[in-house]
Amino acid sequence: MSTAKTRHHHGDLKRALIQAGIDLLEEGGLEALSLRKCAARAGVSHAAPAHHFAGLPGLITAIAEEGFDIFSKYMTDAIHAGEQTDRERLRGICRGYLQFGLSHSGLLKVMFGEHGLGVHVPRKDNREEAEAYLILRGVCAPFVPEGEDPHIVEAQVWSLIHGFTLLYLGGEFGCADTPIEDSPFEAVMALIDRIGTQAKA
Amino acid sequence: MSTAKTRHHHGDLKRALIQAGIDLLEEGGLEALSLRKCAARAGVSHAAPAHHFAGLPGLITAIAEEGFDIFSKYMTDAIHAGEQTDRERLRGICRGYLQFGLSHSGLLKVMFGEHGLGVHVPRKDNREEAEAYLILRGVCAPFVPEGEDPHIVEAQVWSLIHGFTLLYLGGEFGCADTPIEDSPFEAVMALIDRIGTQAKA
DNA sequence: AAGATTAACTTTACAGTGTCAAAATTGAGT
DNA sequence: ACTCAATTTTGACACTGTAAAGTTAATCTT
Repeated sequence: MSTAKTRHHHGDLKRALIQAGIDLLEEGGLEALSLRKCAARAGVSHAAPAHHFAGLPGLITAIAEEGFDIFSKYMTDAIHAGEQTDRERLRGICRGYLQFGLSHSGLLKVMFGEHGLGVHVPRKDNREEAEAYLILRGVCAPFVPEGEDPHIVEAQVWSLIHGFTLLYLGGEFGCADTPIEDSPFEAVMALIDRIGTQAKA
Repeated sequence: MSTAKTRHHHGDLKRALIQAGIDLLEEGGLEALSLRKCAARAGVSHAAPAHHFAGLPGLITAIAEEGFDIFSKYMTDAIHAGEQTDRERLRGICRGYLQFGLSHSGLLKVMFGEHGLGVHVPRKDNREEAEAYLILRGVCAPFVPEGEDPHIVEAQVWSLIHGFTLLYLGGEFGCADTPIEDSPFEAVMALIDRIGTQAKA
């Protein structure tokens, strides 16, 4: 069952197709991703992918799952660097979020975007995405007021960094060229810093 | 120049094509939008749109511009309802942002998303988008500390509501069915309320 | 070991798509 | 009436996803 290793013709076509898809995505963006090109890159006929994925939506879903794995890695890397306070970890996860977006914008779009194909990207009932969310949850936990719903802080942090990342990637802040230091990223981090504190009367 | 009114064959084909595109978008999402279908709806041959738009990307750009007009209307409506405090206006604009997303998710994706076509959606040098941004700026202005860059508050508010709207629309909060009141929207508004206040020592 | 069975892949075909070049039509100006 | 330019159509091409049927190769059964 599952992904066989050395099967009939191609060693592991499913894996090869996903990788080809990721490559195409990172090289030419979403417009460059097609089933037939993936098949060609894997050295296989154009209809072969149909036996491994439910069409193009299926391949994109598989790519998105892979994307969430890489995404998790970016976030864990950002919070595992030496000793950090809870608040440094919170900032770290945000920086990891943005860094992932900068390095893998195509994947991010496939993971969260609609990509015009009416595909339902995996939600939190998906293993990879759930894992990424648990990382966020762990970092947010110290800032959840006792007895309150953790979803509140999580939604605040997630919305803020997700929105910033997408707007920044889209060039909406008019600073796609300027370094992050000069971007509104610090402004967003300043607001993050206020999560879990109390407002002055 | 510009959009002629009663020209040769079709009264105002450009206008008709944009409207057909919006209709297709709201009916069947991004996947349903195609140049040929727009042409058919406008009762015109499949190659006619090429003379009015720079291909599909051009049509999408035009639709996005139209979207920003509607978007602006949602926000102004939300802040023109009776007498409001500055803070109520700030909450109002956020609610308008979300309401627009709920009512016109297809347009929102076209306006900000990548839609897999490598299209550059209009940025702030575009009239319609600039107008929408100025509304945001006006509402944020009272919360900008004296002598500070207004972009800071704007980026905070925009990132927060933009991220929340997209995540909510994507079902990422696992509450696409539950009403807004039970969603994390109030959590995000609570963070919005803290903008422009000082953190307690 | 030999035949049957199933999985992996290919071939062929079809309906859509965007896009281009050339031809035909139409409206307005003179 | 003629000209002319803007507008639209026609026809073609390459590309896409997808479905059905055929082919090959590995595994299973006896």
